[in-house]
Amino acid sequence: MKATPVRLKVLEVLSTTQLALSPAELETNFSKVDRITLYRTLKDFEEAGMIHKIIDTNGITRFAFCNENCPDATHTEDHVHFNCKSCHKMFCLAHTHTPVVKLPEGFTSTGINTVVYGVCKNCA
Amino acid sequence: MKATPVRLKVLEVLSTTQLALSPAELETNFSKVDRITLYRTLKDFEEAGMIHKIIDTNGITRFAFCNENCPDATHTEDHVHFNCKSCHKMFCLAHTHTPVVKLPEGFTSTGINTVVYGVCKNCA
DNA sequence: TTATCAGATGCAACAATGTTGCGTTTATTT
DNA sequence: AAATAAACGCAACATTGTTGCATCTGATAA
Repeated sequence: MKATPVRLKVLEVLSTTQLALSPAELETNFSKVDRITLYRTLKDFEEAGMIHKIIDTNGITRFAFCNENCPDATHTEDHVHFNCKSCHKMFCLAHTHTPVVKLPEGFTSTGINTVVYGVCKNCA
Repeated sequence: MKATPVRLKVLEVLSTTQLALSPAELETNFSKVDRITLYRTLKDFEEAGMIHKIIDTNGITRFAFCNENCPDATHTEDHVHFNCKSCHKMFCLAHTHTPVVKLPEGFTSTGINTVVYGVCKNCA
């Protein structure tokens, strides 16, 4: 994977925020970048296990940098995020205890995705 | 709210399945219904507290009938759903114990949305 | 340092999802 | 049966995301 300006910029922005950002939000950060390139960059990073995708309560796709809290390269397990109802920001929370959910017979679980929503510190 | 054919049909379909269905899936059930009308019907039902909206792991918006497991009229609390990775169906699970998540200082929670994913009985 | 070439970029075009305005139709109410 | 407020359906649009293809560029090797 080549170290191109676009990729470096996206990595820099995502790695220095605790927020999960949408493609549209990222686009406003660097107006010269083509929308399609940005989508492809995010897809490449996701497949490389550098960032992960989450969908917020409003159905908006967001990407967040993977840190020590990311349990594995496939990013399919036990993510916990906080979605502020006021500013709509999505915060990545530390990996917490997996809540136990009783499943109907015959169903098998491979992961749990939890979104806590409420009001963040800035909006309180 | 008037009892129109479209509304009755949507209610009938949603109330007789345990699945959360997308607008596209509903549309195929009754091909004569206008797409816009369907969106408006779903919005009206949601605002009336008869159905609730969930977004599945793939970002697809789905609607499910509210039964005794729905904790309140605003449908903002403690929903638990199961999303099958194979057939992509979204099942509404019974209301379970709210998992406790530790939040950073200054953050307040008003609800938790949990999606368990894995393989459903039919796909096992 | 320069030539090479796979990989990255950007444009056009498209598909899917969701919304708004507006004129027409339909269900209820009198 | 007439009136009216709500529901419907069409056109048109906005947003999000994808694909094909031609061009450009960063890493590598000469």
